Amino acid sequence: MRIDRERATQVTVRDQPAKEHRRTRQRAAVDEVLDETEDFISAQELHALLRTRGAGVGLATVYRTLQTLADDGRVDVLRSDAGEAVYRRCVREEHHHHLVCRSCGATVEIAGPTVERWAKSVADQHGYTDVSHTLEIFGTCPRCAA
Amino acid sequence: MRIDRERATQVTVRDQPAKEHRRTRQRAAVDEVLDETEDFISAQELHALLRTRGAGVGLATVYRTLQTLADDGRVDVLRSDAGEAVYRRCVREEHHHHLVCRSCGATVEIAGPTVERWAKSVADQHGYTDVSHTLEIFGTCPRCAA
DNA sequence: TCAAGACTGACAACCATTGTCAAAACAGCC
DNA sequence: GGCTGTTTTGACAATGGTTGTCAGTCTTGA
Ligand SMILES: [Zn+2]
Ligand SMILES: [Zn+2]
Ligand SMILES: [Zn+2]
Ligand SMILES: [Zn+2]
Repeated sequence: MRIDRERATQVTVRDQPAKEHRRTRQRAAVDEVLDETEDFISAQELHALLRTRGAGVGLATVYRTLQTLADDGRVDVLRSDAGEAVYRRCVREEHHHHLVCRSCGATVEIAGPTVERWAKSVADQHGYTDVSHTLEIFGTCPRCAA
Repeated sequence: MRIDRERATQVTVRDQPAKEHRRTRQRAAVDEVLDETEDFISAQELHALLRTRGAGVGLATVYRTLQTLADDGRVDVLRSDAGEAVYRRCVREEHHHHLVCRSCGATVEIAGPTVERWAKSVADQHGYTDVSHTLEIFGTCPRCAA
């Protein structure tokens, strides 16, 4: 089994800061949607959205763009219940995790030294090196619980 | 977006203990493989393995069986890099997480009140209820690092 | 302006997973 | 053992997200 290092929310190791990419209309369009969107969105949803706006972008291009953004650490990725990859432009640049509402998708970015330390120490105890981790918390947000 | 509550490693709420299922040759075969297998294995891999052993089981049946086991909390599930679901029979019955070697797949089950408390408190702080979480740690195990 | 190379998009291909449904297997009962 | 209602199975089709293809287009830097 091979674990996905790129797509999972994890400790981002930014060795090569960010390879330059060309600025194109399509990438700008995807970027814009991501900026406006609070919740995680799938490639398919983003593609459909762009379509309705007139600024159509090829589906393959949407996928490629999101992949590039994820590789560069500019968006976070996690998987919906259907195994579909969903993307989100995040406020924090640094490593963080998410507290997501199961019902409406409302997301809070969370971070803290507690878990980071814990994860590190657990890995150390077992002699594991080059460590990363994935962590997401799900629940019902106050609004949906009301 | 809808988050998967069933397939992700999380706080298992075992309300209805375990609905009875019929014992069949196919389920026994799947069970046996899971018992022998240390690492996470995908439905496809398991199916192929059963095939080579002669004790063939339909692919759909393998999927259904693994799904049932996962629903009953008898196997843990996470996703490989390809987004493929991978399964593992775990030693601990209670809630736990995994420390997985990215290279060879060697897995250590981990658990601790620290993260559980932290996750709970974070959720509480933001008013989220009915909380669950997913957490996996990846790294290079001592053997592979050597 | 111009060439080199990156980017795009329509479409096909891929592949894990799920749906279908008649045939077979199971469990409990006589 | 047989009977019977129910569950389970499996071959196959269908679904659906994602990636591959590749000729044509666009960016960029000189
Ligand atoms: Zn984020
Ligand atoms: Zn972290
Ligand atoms: Zn486990
Ligand atoms: Zn936990």
